[in-house]
Amino acid sequence: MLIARSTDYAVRALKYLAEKNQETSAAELTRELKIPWPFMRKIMQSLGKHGLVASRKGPGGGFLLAKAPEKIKLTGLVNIFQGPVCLNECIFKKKICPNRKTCYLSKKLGEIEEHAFLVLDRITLKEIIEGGHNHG
Amino acid sequence: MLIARSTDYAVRALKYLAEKNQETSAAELTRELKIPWPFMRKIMQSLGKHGLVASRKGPGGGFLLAKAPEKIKLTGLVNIFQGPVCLNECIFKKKICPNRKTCYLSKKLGEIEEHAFLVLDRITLKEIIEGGHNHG
DNA sequence: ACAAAATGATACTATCATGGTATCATATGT
DNA sequence: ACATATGATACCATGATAGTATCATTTTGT
Repeated sequence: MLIARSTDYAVRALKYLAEKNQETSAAELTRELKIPWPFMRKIMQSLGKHGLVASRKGPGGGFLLAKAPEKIKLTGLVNIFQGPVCLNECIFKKKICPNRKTCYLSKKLGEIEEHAFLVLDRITLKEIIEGGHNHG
Repeated sequence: MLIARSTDYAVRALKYLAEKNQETSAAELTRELKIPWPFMRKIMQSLGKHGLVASRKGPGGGFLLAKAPEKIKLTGLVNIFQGPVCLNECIFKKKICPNRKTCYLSKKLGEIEEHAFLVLDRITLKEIIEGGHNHG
């Protein structure tokens, strides 16, 4: 799959934060977005580590968007939760296929991967919010 | 991943059959392509069921390509071993996201999926063999 | 006829990525 | 101090894919 569940949840959480634009607890995110609590927490922690959200502990604490929505790219999120966009190389590893460079199939799959990357890389949180997004 | 191992193995086997153009046993395919014997057998059986190869039992028996290489599409193989090319719909199922039709993200992922499908659908065994294929 | 060599069918096991859970430590506001 | 929040981290569950094993059936050569 191109977008894993964790990435998807992250998008929803970030969208919620962007629209609310106030410090929001993981509990509220869980409640509103119907995402399992401990999983939500894990996701928010990842987002925090990567500087996408700021967090504050203690009562009344929670998360705030730490970057402008137009600066949050989908490829960035995919990278955090799934690693680099990869539709090709992973399977044709060393021993199995040493001829990747000259392989026709590999070239074609590379084309697809590149296209996928370019599309995803142009999508930002802003677009997702404004672009008729109806996500969840 | 776009192309699973089983699909990849199938491509190699079909390529071998096409180039040899003689009845070939699973044992020989296994030996030449370094694919695990029971797995190879399973793959060949699938190819047989779907009419891509003809088989003959008994000593000296084996497999023969049953369709012209230019009529064997990569999308066909993907379908057999992985099901329909799907980069999108699977994850956004019913309960999780009921708004697929109007969802911006879903639209974009659909674009990617369509492009991937079109590229794969234009690849035939013939192209793979002739197109500087160096696969394995 | 018979044995050996091949595939057909099918059920099983193993591995790994992903999704999801649980626990304890740490910080903060009242 | 205590309740409430996040930080860190280790663990478990599930499912898809890869791979194995077994037995039945067909065909060929002697």
